[in-house]
Amino acid sequence: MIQVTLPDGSKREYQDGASPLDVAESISKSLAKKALAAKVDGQMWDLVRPLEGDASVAIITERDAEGLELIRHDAAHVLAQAVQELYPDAQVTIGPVIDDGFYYDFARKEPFSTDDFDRIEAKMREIVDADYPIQREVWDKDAAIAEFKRIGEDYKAQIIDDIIPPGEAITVYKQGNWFDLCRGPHLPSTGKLPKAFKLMKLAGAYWRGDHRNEMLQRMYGTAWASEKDLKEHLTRLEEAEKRDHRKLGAQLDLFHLDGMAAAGSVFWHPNGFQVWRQIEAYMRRRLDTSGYEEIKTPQLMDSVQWEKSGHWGKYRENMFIVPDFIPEGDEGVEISVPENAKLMALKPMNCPAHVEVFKSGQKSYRDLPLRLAEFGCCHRNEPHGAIHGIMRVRQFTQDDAHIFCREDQIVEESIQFCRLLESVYRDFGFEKIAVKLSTRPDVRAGDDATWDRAENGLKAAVDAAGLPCELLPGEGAFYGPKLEFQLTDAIGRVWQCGTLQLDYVLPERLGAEYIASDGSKQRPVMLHRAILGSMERFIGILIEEFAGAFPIWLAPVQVVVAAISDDAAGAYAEEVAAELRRTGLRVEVDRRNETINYKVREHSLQKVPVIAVVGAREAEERKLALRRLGSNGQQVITLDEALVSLTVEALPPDLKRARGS
RNA sequence: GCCGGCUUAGCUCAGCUGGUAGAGCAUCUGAUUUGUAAUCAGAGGGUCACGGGUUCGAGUCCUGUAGCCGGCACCA
Repeated sequence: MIQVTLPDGSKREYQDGASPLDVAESISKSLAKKALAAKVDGQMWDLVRPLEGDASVAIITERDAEGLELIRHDAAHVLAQAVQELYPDAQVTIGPVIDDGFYYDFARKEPFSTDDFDRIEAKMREIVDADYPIQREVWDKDAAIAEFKRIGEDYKAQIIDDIIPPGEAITVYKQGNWFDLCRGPHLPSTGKLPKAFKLMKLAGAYWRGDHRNEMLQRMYGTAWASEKDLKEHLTRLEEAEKRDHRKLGAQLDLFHLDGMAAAGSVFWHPNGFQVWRQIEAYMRRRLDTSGYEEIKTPQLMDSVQWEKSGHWGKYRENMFIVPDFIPEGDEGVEISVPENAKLMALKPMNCPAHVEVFKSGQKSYRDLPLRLAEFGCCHRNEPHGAIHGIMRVRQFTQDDAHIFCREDQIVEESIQFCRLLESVYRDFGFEKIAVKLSTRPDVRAGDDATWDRAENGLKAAVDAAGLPCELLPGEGAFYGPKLEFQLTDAIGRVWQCGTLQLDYVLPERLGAEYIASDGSKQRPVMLHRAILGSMERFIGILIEEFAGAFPIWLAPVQVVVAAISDDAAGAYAEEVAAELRRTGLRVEVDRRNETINYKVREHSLQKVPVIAVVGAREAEERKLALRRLGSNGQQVITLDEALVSLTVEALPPDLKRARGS
């Protein structure tokens, strides 16, 4: 007999060899029917796999997070089986569970097409209907390799060979006459898989994630416990697509991109640049009140400078190189660069230039910490496949700053930075911030004591700002640990925005030093830091976050004064707009010969926060009928009242705080 | 950079098995002067991404290039 402890703490006895399914059946028929797998002493366990002694057992159903994971994992297996039945020349590789679904990587000469999806999904349903029992088997490693090789599954054989330690057994799961290497667990049979799955997209992916390896074909799918969940997920995707910053950028006339004219660079239109200006002005105020000094450094610097900084060697392939010469000849004559022409490069980052500013003149310990900030326009020749809307571009402007300080000032500076960053993100409406702390890599500069201090300092800083933090061991740069602050776009892609990096190396390379209190020359430590990351990326994320409906302080146009008819209220509309503009509001007038319905609709679609409708009545009484975006009520107030309330309402968050309101 | 897909009017798209381009919105013009999410009518607008080829004939077929999209790799 074995004793089983249930999640509620109660204990029951079973025959030796009893499985979690027996346990479920003894509790209730419906639980046995809903059961997908079990957790045995905290470990995932197949439903029909016999228990190996006394244990605590929890039955997993589709309601549990683990249940959904099982469903997705099984969906991946069923997909693989379906594909191999339809396309015997396809080899299987791996098929893990991911957010919202799963994927499976296949090796096959012939490319798959999304047109194949219907067929494959139909086959998957057939496999579910067939209700094959899914059976766990334990195989000897060498025998498994031989068997997978025999059936032509070279990738599987390689996985087993590489991943499983010699002598260790592996588990194989069989469903029908198909089987796969798998740690498990799985559902008891394919019939338990809800048919709420759908193949989503095809993509290329390198074997084992290494670009030197061959490319496999990855099929992405989504799978859910019910049709309803699936449908909701698809609806969410559709909604997210509408928030795509590229789509909204065009609709709201914020910017455009032209891959022919300037691949990976943004043409900002008046509306989009107005948002930019507001953000930049806000950041300037925050920096000015946080002890930073703003500078402006050259766009082009001589290659010698980049050699000194070390970028010329390793980073060169990402830099735009500009030969320093005057081309000869007329139009039509091919330009040839003289062999002796000096080379310059557009800056891919601002740090070397900031060190130059630090180095000009003598610096004393009294000058530290010196915080040099720049809205620095950088160019990086990114791999073409990496460019994405305005999130990943080749020309971008960082809200960059470098803090030069003594080592004993690192912690305090880091704490101040994290607090500032947290407050800035909050002002933009971001509450959830993902923070990653990347610690010392295997190959690194500096001694362990220094790394200890640096890493602990960063951790203390994150804690002081009250931010949760995830560790990425070994992911730091060779010159120091770093903090990365990440925000998520509309469809769940994560983008790095803020960063804080400790650097002992660059000041050394470029020979930065200050005079210490004892008169000796000392090396400053350098903190690379950005809050928004890049203006482009941050605005892209803001667009998606707000679905284009910016808060009023950021909105390109804050108020539209719409006249019901030009004859009755056109002149008054102009007067109102002039008054509002005098207070600093960004106002447009709509006197067009259109119905008020049309105007309200159009400005609503343009996400203007406030529409001030004026007709004969308002003109007569010197009032405004205000309509807020997202509500269809009206607020009729006097022009004088509106001047006060709108001005306050449109204040940026930092200025609102400063007013103490 | 790699794999796959896509590229037709300013935008969103249609164009069957090859027979010399079409809709809606937008724009312009005219009428209408309007009370909170589309007033009516008319007009203009395209080297069908670019280059080569097959064909009597190519938006449609083949091929090269570029860009974009989805992933992968990259993001020191």
